[in-house]
Amino acid sequence: MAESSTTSPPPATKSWADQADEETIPSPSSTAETPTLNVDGLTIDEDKKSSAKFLDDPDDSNIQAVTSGDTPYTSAATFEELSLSAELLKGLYVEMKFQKPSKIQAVSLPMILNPPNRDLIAQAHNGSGKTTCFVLGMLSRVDPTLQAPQALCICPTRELAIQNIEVLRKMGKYTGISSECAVPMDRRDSIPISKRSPIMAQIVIGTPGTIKNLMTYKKLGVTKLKILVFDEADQMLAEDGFKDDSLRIMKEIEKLNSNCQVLLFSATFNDVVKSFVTRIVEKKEHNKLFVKKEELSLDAVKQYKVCVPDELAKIEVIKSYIFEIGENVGQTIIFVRTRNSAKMLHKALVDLGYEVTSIQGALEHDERDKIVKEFKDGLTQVLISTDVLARGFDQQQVNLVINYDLPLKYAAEYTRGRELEPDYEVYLHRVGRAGRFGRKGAVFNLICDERDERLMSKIENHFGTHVTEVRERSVEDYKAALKEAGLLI
DNA sequence: GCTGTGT
Repeated sequence: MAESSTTSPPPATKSWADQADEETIPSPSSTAETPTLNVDGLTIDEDKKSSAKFLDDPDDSNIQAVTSGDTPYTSAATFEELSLSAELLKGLYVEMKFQKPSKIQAVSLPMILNPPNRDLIAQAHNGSGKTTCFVLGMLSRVDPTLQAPQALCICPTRELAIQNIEVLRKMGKYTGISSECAVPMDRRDSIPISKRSPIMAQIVIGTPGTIKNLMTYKKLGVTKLKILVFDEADQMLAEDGFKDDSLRIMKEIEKLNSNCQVLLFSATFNDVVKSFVTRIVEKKEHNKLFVKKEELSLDAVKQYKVCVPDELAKIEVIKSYIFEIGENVGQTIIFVRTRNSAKMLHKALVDLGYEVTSIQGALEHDERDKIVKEFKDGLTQVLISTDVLARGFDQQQVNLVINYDLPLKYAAEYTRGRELEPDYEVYLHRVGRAGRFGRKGAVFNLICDERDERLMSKIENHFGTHVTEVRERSVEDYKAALKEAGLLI
């Protein structure tokens, strides 16, 4: 196909080429083949004049784009510019109630949808609408007349896979496109994989183990796949994460299908994962969208720390202060480091008469589903969770996050005789559960010894932010904190 | 530590 056919209609907004003329970031990788473009300020002019802000468009996002080849990409100011089907547009407007693309959507969707449909690594802030990017990508690249798996998305947890398929079904409601969620089933009603029928659904979203299994048993054909998505891609490709599974799935698909577009999406890519991820797609021409790490910490979420003498005092702080004031500010997630602390804290708070629920990976699958559903339906106000919900979990009513424990990095490279490091990525993802789509939010970090202090200050240094200390003397102090965060008047 | 299969 001629290269000219890849060009979009006359640009209604500034094109990538225009931007390149204005400001080109010098970079070692910036060659003729890989122009580096600073796309900050890609927002449409009308937008800047208008005081009305779109909730899904955090205004300070500074996305750095590196495009491969000379294909010009024009940021999409409207969904109409993306040549989507009428059925898909109806889903976006009627079901999703979207008005226009958020910044990451405006920039990434033309790259995803337009030939030559290059591979893409995309980083964007928590709650900025990444899911819409790849869900829309999958829905619009599928041939509705072909009844076979054409799009595959792999996620780190069953909760995320379920959430993503729900978004996909809502957005694709009028398209008639079929989908299947491939996650582990309950032991009771699961049939042996060898006896199940092959997957016919056009879009499949699932977790690594189940996907790998389906492929091993030839129940998931990949020859018709046009698009392969890794959600939370940094975790999916981390040594400590799902690297082996992900690479095996990728290689298996490559072997049978040379024409499959790969999309890697996450809010975080640490340097180690970033260089590895880049090497994966380096063979082919690909596009990259990255955000500076200083730009990542959500300004919308106010961060606090509370210093207490011991573990018992943490429960006291939650009980006497946070629950006293938290009720009026929406839902709360309390993150803990271990399954056992989830259980213990749950019991302690229930014994004190509070209505809380908890979730962790050791629970039965249907129990996990039930607890998430109750929380999403607003039937429960406070949810205790391990990092099973740290990433991607989207519940817009969550305004308060409590870090009962700070997240730790356990990778061998960090633990060998070295001081413990915080897991910066997990911290950012946890905080990102509050303040969805630019809403206000607050996080309270419960600190109880010198180790915690060091972890906390490392986190502050890493993100270049100040975490204000709250003196645990009175409810008034906490109220003031929430007022400052914009959660109380 | 946490997450991710099914036999």
